[in-house]
Amino acid sequence: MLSMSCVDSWPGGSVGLEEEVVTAAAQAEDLDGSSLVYNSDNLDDSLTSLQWLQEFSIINVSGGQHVSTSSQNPNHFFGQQLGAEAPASPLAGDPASIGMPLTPGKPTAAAFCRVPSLSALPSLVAHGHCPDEVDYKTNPHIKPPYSYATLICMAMQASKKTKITLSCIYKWITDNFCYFRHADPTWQNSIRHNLSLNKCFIKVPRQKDEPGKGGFWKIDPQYAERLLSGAYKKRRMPPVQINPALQSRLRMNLQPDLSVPTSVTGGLCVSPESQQLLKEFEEATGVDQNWDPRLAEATMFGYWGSGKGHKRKQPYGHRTGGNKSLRRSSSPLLATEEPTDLDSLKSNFDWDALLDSALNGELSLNEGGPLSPIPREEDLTIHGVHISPLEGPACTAESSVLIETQMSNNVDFDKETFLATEFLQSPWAEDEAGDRPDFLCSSTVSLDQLFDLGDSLAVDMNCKIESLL
DNA sequence: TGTTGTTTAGTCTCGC
DNA sequence: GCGAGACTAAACAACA
Repeated sequence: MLSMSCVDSWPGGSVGLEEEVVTAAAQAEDLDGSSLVYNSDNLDDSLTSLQWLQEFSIINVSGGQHVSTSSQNPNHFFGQQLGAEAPASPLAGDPASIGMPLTPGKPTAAAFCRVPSLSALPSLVAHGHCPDEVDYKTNPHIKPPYSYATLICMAMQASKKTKITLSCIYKWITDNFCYFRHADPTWQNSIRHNLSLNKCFIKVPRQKDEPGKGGFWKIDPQYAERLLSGAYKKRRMPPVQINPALQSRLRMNLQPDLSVPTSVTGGLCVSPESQQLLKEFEEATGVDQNWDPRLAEATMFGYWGSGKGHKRKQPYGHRTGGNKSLRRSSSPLLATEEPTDLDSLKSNFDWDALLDSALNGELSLNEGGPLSPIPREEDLTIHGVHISPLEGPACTAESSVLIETQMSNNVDFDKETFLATEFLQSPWAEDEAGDRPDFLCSSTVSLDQLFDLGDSLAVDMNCKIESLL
C-alpha cells in the first residue's frame, strides 16, 4: 500500500529498508544540504517545540508517579511500569513484524481508561488518561491520541529535514504507530487533508529535475512560533479507539464462564492466568459478577461517544447508506451486526493470535527487545549535560543547574519545550558523527526517542519541583 | 492505475 | 449556544 517512496527525500532510507531505493536526486539534495533549514537556531528552536511532549511529562509529574529514564525502563515512553506484576513478557512487538498479516481493519471502537489497575490487559488499556501504559509503537489496537497535525509535525521533527514527502510522513507514522499500520488507509486521506488545510504546513513543490511523486511539505515557521508559544491548540483527548475486531474477539471470550479452566471459546484458548487477569479487570471495572456481557463490554471498551450522550457522529459511509446507527462499529454490537466488516477483518488478520497475546500480556509495552527494529538511545545529552541512563531519576547537580539556568534566563521560555528542542537536536547530532542512517524511513528515530524525551522531561520536572521545595 | 493534492461537507468535542 | 479545532468522508483533478 505504501510505496515507501520517501527515499526521494531521505537518501539513507535504504538503511534498514532494503526495498527502498535511493535516487540520485535525493542524494544530491541531501549532500548539498541546501534544504536544511531547521538546523538554524531560529527555526530549530521553534520547529522542535512539541507541546505534546510537555503534556507527557506533566502528566507524569502531576501524577506523582515514579519516573525513570527510558533506559531504565525502556519499554514505556513514560517510564512508568504497569506494575511489578506486569508480565515481563518477551517482546511481542508489532504483530506485523512477527508475521502477522496486515489488516485493513478500521479501528473504531472507543474506550476510556477508567480503571485504576489495568495491568490485566495492558495492551487494551485505553490511552485517554493513562497514556503511559500504552505503547503505540507496538499496540495496534489503540489509536494514538495525537492529532494528525501533531503526527505530521512529529514526522517532520524526526526527519530534521527542511521538507518531507507525504510518503515519508506515512512511513514515519506507520513505523511509529502500529495502529496505523493496521488501520484503514483513510487516515492517509486525513493526513493529506491536514497538510492541505492546515496553515502550519507549507507545500514545497518538487524541482523539475527531481524525480518522484508529489511535492514536499514543511512546517511554516510562523506557525512553528505558535507551537513554541503554546498557542497551538492541543488535540483534545478522544476516547481511545480499539480495533472492532479485537473487541469482538474479546467479547466472545469474555462471555463464557471464566471459571472454566483453559476454556476454548471460539477457538481461542484462555489460560487460567488470563482468566484471573480478566477477573481482576472485572473487579477493577466494577463489573458485576453476574455481569451482562454487553454492560461489561460497555465498561471495558466504553461507548463510542465520550460520555456526552454517545453522539459520536457516524461516518459517511453509512450516513449515505441510511443506517447511521450502525456505522463505524461504534457499538460493541456492531462487531456482530456488521458481519461484512468483521469478516473482512477476520480473513486478513489473526485476531485470535492477537488476542492471545493480549490476554497473555505478550502484547506488552515492551519494546526494544530482540524484535525491535529500533535501537534505543542509550544516552541523552542536553545542552552539553550528558544524562546517563544509569543516572535515572536521580537529579544530578548538573541537570539542576542547567534547569535553573535556563529558567532564569528565559522567563517565558518553556523548559520542556526547550528540552524537547534540545533532545531533538542532540540524538541525531551524535548520529551525524557517523553514518547517520535514515532515521525516519528506517525508523531509527522513533517515538521511542521522542517518548524518551518525555521521560527525561519528567525527570527534570521532578528534579525541579524537588529543588523548589 | 495509483498516488498526491485540493476542496467541500458534515459532525463532534471543548472552551468560552 | 457558539466558535474553533479536529476528524472523517468523499469527489475531483493532476501527475508519474
